[in-house]
Amino acid sequence: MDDHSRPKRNRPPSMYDVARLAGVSQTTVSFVVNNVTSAAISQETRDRVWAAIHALGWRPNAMARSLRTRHSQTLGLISDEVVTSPYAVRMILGAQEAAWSGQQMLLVVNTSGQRDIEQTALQFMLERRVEGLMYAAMYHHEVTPPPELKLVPVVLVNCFVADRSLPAIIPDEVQGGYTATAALIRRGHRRIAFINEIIPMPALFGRLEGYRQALADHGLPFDPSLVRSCHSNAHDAFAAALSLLERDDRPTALFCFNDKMAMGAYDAIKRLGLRIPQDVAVIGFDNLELIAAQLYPPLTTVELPHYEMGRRAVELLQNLPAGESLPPMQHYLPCPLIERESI
Amino acid sequence: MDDHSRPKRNRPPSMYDVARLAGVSQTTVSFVVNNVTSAAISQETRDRVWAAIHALGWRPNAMARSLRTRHSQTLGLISDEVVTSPYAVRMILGAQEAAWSGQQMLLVVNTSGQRDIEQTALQFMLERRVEGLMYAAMYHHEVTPPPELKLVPVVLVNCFVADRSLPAIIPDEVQGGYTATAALIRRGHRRIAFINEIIPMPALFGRLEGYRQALADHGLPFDPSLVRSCHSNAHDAFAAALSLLERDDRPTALFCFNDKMAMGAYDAIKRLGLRIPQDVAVIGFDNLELIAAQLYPPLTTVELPHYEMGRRAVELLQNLPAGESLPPMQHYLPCPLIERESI
DNA sequence: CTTTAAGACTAAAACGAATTACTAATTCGA
DNA sequence: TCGAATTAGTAATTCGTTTTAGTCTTAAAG
Repeated sequence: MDDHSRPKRNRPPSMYDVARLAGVSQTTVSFVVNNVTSAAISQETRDRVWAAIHALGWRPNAMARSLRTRHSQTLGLISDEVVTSPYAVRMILGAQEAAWSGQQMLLVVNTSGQRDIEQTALQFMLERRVEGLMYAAMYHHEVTPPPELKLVPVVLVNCFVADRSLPAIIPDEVQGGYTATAALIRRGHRRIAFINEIIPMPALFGRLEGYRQALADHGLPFDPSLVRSCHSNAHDAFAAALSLLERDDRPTALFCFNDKMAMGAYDAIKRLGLRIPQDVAVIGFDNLELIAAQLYPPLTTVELPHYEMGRRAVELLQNLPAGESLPPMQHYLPCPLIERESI
Repeated sequence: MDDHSRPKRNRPPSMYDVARLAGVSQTTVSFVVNNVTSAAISQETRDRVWAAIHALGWRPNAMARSLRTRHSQTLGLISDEVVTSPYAVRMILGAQEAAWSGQQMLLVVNTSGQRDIEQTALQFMLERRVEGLMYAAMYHHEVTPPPELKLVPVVLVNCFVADRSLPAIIPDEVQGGYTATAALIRRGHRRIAFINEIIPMPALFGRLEGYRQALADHGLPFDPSLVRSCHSNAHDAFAAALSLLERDDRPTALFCFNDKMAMGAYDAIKRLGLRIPQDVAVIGFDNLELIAAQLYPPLTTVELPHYEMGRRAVELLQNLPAGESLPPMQHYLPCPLIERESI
């Protein structure tokens, strides 16, 4: 044979190599591999092709395929800190598993909040022709993403833009606050303190509103002196809890803005020789397994639905008619109650 | 003009579109974009080309480029549970940032330990022609990865194969145990208890060996009764700590297998009315910010170098001469001491 | 015996870049 | 003033697929 028939050495086999070995055309190999029904290929030939494929260890070249089909089978996730934060790794997981079941891969870039990284990350993803983009934030807040984001279907996760002009998936903070408070009320508590975050953010306002709504709905008065604000760490929450519990009419339950603060509250309660939940009930927020499950007694808390947000985001992008972009809907996901033993 | 000169609607512009607008050939556009020095293109023409690029909003198609250059600019990371575990999200971060600085993207798939997912994930990555693969485990242990892994340069992260035939990046458990123990000895402690993990794993043996070496090096006797084993959770560690501290000759320092267990130890110490670190010093392992920084007093601990492992893994893959695979070296990374206030 | 219709394939043209091998017009040196 | 060198660029091929539009047999129908 002449020159061109020798196998091109040291590169993965292509359909041509398979075709040559099977004694058919490359087109036929393609038809066999993709099970194209409109093409009539005899069973015999199919078998020969598959045999050749296995013999050579051929596997499709996704780049070539994507180039031709104009489908990259890829979604992108740009996050500020999500990946590092144990708060939200579940979001990545949810997104990845959903992408996975749609035969897509997830491209993840963490920007550490740096604008320039964000920009180049976005360029990278656009160059790779991602079929959809998620722009995610570590904690629920307002963002101003780069405008190029709109070149491709996009959904915000755990964040939103001021004018709500982009679709977003965010936790229902009000419902979360309501759920936590109502759970305590259901256990018979009437004096429920709330140790809230002090830095203004949607979670602060939302959970407070939920707290007030739950009280109102159950005919309980709202007592502003039962609401304390401090930075969301165990140490400051320790002090806040202490001051609340040293009052004569001490509350019988503590609703903490998050699990870290609940950790501080636990310390304060134990320090005062009180028992959880007999003397004081505690409920947290976030459901950080690491803390909530390790505390004694295990902490009842409200979960931020990170996994669900990641999953939903991908699903929205996947069910999109080709070429269109998502309507700017704001999807509020419920924060479920995770019952353990602290209330 | 005839038919083929009209722009192909509703798809991103290609180099041909740019070329047409700038009045040059596609080749010239390519030369300008890639700054090919061997080609002589006048400054005037370069400017025209760039102007056209900006006018059209052209950006390279990574799939086409990769197909031609046979470089996917992509690395893959297959992990069992790493992504979900707050233990090791830093590994992903380290890998991603290193990949990033090498102009590569990271493809991450979490298998949840399921063999079939692992298999398809691997196929996916091979189809995408990743230039290197990382196979990572949630906790340091022996693995048996699928054989196809060897079709591409690969490095194990936080795990190893029985015959050490694959390169691996793993934490130096012995050094970690030594570091923790030596830190306590340096603070004057002589009776140092060790609350160890009970399920056999490299960390258990390594840290114990480090503990013994440190004692020996400082002329201290090894007292088996000061070593307790239990499951690595706060609750069991609480009990273990309590039993150690209720002895007449109670130890003055507790080395805990990990931070979760240190959390239980804290509870035990506080329950007995003892102070940290004045009455009992505590040192942990893992450096889970979430726990270590929130505990009171903040926990001194030894860090598992997850970020560093991720980074190193990518660097090894990047510095590989084309076509070769990594020598099966086992890279032991040191576990640094993170000083806070508990010793 | 000729036409039609399956049946079983194949040739060739995309997809969007990178790259090699030219061409045409100047400029330079002797 | 002639050939060589330089400058400025282009045509054509390639990467590995998918897909459209055929081609060539053979069998059935009329």
